[in-house]
This record gives sequence, C-alpha cells and structure tokens, in this order.
Amino acid sequence: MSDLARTPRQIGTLIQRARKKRDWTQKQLADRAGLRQATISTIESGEKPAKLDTILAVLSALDLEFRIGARSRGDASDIEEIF
Amino acid sequence: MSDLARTPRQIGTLIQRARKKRDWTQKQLADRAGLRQATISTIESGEKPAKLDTILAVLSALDLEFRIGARSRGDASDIEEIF
DNA sequence: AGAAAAAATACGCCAAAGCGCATAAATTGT
DNA sequence: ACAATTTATGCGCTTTGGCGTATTTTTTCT
Repeated sequence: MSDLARTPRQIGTLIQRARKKRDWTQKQLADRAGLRQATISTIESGEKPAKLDTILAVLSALDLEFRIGARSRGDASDIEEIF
Repeated sequence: MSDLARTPRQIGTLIQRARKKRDWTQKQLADRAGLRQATISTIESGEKPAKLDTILAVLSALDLEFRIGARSRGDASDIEEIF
C-alpha cells in the first residue's frame, strides 16, 4: 500500500504519521535526516513548501520512498502504461 | 503500476519519459505547469534539486502524482502497515 | 547538408528554504 | 498542579531555485 501525496500538506501529514508510528520525536527524525527539528516541524505542517531534497532526506530517514504513478481518483491503483 | 523515485535524477527521468510519451516539448509542459522551458530542462536532468512545489506542478500537468510507501528493494510493492 | 525546432546554458535578480541560535507554547507523564 | 519533554516560532544570515531574457548546442526533418 502507498498513500498518495499531491500536496505539501498531505506529504507532511504522512511523514508525521510515519514518524509517530516509530515513536520518534521531531528531533530524532531531524538528526537522522540531517536537518533541524524546526525544519521537520514546518514540513509536517505543510505550510512552507519544502525543497525536494529535504523531503527525500526525510523519507529516506523513515525508510519510505516516493513513487510516481498516474493520477487516480480515490485510492485505487488501476494504472497502465504511462511512461 | 508506479515507479519509485528516490532521487531527483530518477524523478527527472520519469518526468521526461512521461512527457515524451505524450509527445510534448519541454515548452509545452512548461506552459501547462506554469514554468519555464529552462526549468523543465533542469528538472529532467535532475542536477539542480528542485522545489517540491515545482515538481508537484509538473506532475499535475502530466496527470501524475506522488505516492509514499515503504522502501522496497527492486520494484516490488509488497508493503504493509507503515503509517 | 541546411533549415527549423527543441533542448541545454548563461547571467543578473528576487524570493524563500533551511541554518544557527534561542525562546515561547503545547504535550506528556508523574 | 508541576516538571520535563516535545513542538512551534522568531530573527538574522546564507544559499539557491526559478524567473526574465537571451544565446548556444543538439536534435529532428526535409
């Protein structure tokens, strides 16, 4: 399963959920990702649009990754050849 | 199906593939995404790490989207509960 | 080969992301 | 309620992504 992330806010929420699932503080995640606690805070809020590199660092620290697929309404994954 | 995108370079390549599949020029994609042709160029090369917003705009223009999931070696999608 | 279209680069400029450092506000736990 | 931990903000500074404008360089098509 993978959750879609179309907006910075959605991405922030998913990151926060994953972090809490691991019982990590923002500081712990920040250290692992080479960022500041404050940066994690803004990312999770999704208000200040982050840099791609920063998000990738966070995802990596959480053992997560981006996937790119066709837009699907709802949560389906009925996709064919796009690339 | 969805392709994983762990690095700016991978993301750039996927975007380029999707664009070519539609027979769009960088200029056409740029216009649809509200960006410059030059910006698309750098994104596809993956050299200059882009901003998250910019990537999201491009994906949207291509009717693509990000999905976040557990890291999987290879191309499998055998994922469970992470969030 | 030559022309035309597309893609890669260049340069100065501006906006803003993330930093260090620090503090206020909110949560959690006893 | 109180202390301790965690999270949200603040401020000045540095770095850099994307813009406008424009020019190469590369690819595509007669």
